[in-house]
Amino acid sequence: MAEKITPRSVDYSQWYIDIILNAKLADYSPVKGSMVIRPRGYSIWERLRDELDRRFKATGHQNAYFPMFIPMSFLKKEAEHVEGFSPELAVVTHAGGEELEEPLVVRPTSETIIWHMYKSWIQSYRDLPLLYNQWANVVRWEKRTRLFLRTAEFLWQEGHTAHETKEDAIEETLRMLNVYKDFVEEYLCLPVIAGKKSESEKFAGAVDTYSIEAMMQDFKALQAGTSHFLGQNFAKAFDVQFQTRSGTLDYVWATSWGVSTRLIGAIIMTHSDDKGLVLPPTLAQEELVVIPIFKTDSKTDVLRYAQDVTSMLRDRGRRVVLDDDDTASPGWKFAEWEMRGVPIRIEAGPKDMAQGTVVMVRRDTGEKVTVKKDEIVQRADELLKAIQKNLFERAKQFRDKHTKDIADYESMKQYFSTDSAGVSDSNSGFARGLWCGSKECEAKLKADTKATIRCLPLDDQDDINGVCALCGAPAKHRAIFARAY
RNA sequence: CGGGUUGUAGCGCAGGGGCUAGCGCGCUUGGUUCGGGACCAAGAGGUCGUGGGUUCAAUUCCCACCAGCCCGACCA
Repeated sequence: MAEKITPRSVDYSQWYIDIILNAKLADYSPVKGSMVIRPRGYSIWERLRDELDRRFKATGHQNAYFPMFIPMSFLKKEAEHVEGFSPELAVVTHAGGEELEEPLVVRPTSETIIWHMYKSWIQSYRDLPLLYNQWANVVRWEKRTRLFLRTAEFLWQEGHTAHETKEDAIEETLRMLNVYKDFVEEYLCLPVIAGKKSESEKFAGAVDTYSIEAMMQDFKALQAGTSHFLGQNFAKAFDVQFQTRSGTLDYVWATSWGVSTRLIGAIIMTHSDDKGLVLPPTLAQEELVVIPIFKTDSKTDVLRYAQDVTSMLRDRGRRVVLDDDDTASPGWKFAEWEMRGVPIRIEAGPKDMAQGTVVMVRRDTGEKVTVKKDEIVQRADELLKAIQKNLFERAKQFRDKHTKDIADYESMKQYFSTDSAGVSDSNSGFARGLWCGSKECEAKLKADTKATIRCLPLDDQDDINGVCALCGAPAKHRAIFARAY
């Protein structure tokens, strides 16, 4: 494998692609804009999905599955919704050798077909709340695609809940936003800002959209998850009414929320380095790799020693693999497993065997320690925890270092200026500033700098005394501005 | 959908109006190596993107088409 990873400083986009291809996470497919998720990438998705699913169930949700084909007419029932999604729909017009009476849309999201079903399942307040989630693939025919971040087809989960009152629905929207925040911070080590989207950035058909926003190593923001308060929009579009406790009729209140395989892109762009992938231990297919180092005469003994170390760890439930391939050199293996992002490498050679030790090397810092054999299990435990913690802290420090308070438009333009190649300089990042709430201000900033309002942070709306950083009018919110993926 | 760019071995590329179409990596077999991407030897592997044209002769020149990738507007 002679192909090298392009350093981040040379070409960040190419670096990202190189990581994915070299670590064998995904590959381009014969279908334009669609990718193949390879086993090493899919295993990340599986681990992430299983943990998130556990958290959904812990908050009272159930999984269901709805069809991927949606009658075109369903989409048209919610005006904003269809307007938002039409440009990117894939439509099936023929099936079974005949033209269909009504074209079927390959779902870009499932609100419409789900609310069609909810109509027949909800009659009374006793039927509420309905807390359903589905794990599915969706299709959005984007013009411009990028592995994991934006592909024509992607995997995600979409929660769709129905509630008796507005308050219940809003509470659910925020609850799930927090489930996402806790999950990505604890499990994926991605520090995020939870906030509300501006009017122009919200989901087509929502009353309010909330998101969690992460910062990538090129200082751009990535929306890592969304939670929508849908009001009664879909209930009205699909005529879903229920009898209230007082006997009157009311429309059902709704939420929807989702995260996708895009999270894998976020993990790569937050933690990885020029040697390859860096993964939080929670997500790694292998937590540790044992690499025996032997000469021909010591081969048998060293292999037995390495096997012994591997078994010790495996018996304690660690995900560990022994790389006993004798056709590759140790140096090769070091590089290869670093590329794959395995959190800890254990080197076991003749010197270690003689002393009853191994060398343990952290992927995140490169730090090497010599560990006695009977302490390996415990040290592995400690190191894995330390790596998990360090990845989060490191990312958080990076983000905080690249977040700046900005109060006027000139400084804002300066902050988001780019070099001739369109690359942000290292002083760029998130801008924290006041905003008057007008669409025009937002549009002007976007036109001038490509930066947009990522969100209005929920926990940072105190002391709004001052003027909009964009136009100087009295401010109503505090916002995070950034360029985004 | 606009702009750019590329299609030659699995990957990255070179080449060239006719002759056995090459190079590096990877792959296979055997041997020597092995504490940061080892080496030797012998092999396997090609409708030169597709269609048409020019020509005695096209993978090479011309035209069209198709596809991929990159960059923009749209978006998780």
